Amino acid sequence: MTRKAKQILEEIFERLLEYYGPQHWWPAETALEMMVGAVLTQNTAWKNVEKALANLRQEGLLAFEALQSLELEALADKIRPSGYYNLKARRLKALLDFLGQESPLGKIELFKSKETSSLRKAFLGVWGLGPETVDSILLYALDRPVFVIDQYTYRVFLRHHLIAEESSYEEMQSLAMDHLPEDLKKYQEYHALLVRVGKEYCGPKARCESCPLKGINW
DNA sequence: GACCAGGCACATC
DNA sequence: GATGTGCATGGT
Repeated sequence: MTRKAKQILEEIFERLLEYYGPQHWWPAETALEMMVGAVLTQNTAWKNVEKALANLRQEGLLAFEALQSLELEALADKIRPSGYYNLKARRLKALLDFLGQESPLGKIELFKSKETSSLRKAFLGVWGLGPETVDSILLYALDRPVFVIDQYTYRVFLRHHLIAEESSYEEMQSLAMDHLPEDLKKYQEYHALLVRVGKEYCGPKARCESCPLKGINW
């Protein structure tokens, strides 16, 4: 199985990259902006997140100190388009508090010296940040080779019999990371591609017949 | 108007 | 440990 899993994972990646090309995902200006986006996109379409981010950017609020000093209610109001705005405002505040206590003024560069596994644990300790949000932050904001699992990844992996229906987050992540070389750029691209193909072909209205992954371990 | 979207914490059994 | 529920807007 392990040998086969490796081949399937590689073939999925190759086909997606050839079909779609590089995704240039999350072209955020700063690491902080990516972290904010990671929280705002929880169970939410990215289009709505963009509106919320635009609201913040427009007023120069995509900066640590600006966000930190913003009232909870004001923050909630700005991010309203992304949904769950009261909840997410509190989660953002929890994230900012964490960043602030880890390094003065939330200087994210200071995280660069930390080991990935301990950094992951630390972020997971923040209220409102679960495995997917944390791994997205690690992969896209902090440049750590961590494989992100989301609903689309789950569906695609399940469709191609790489996992069981009841698989846990950690199991799916291990499957990917145990069989793929540790490669930051590849992990970033792979996740983006999975989201793309998941949206277009593996969602509620699946279009398996014309899917670029058709035939792989069907 | 129903259904969905790049989750997570918490209550209850 | 498994299962259910609240959180909320905007697009299809």
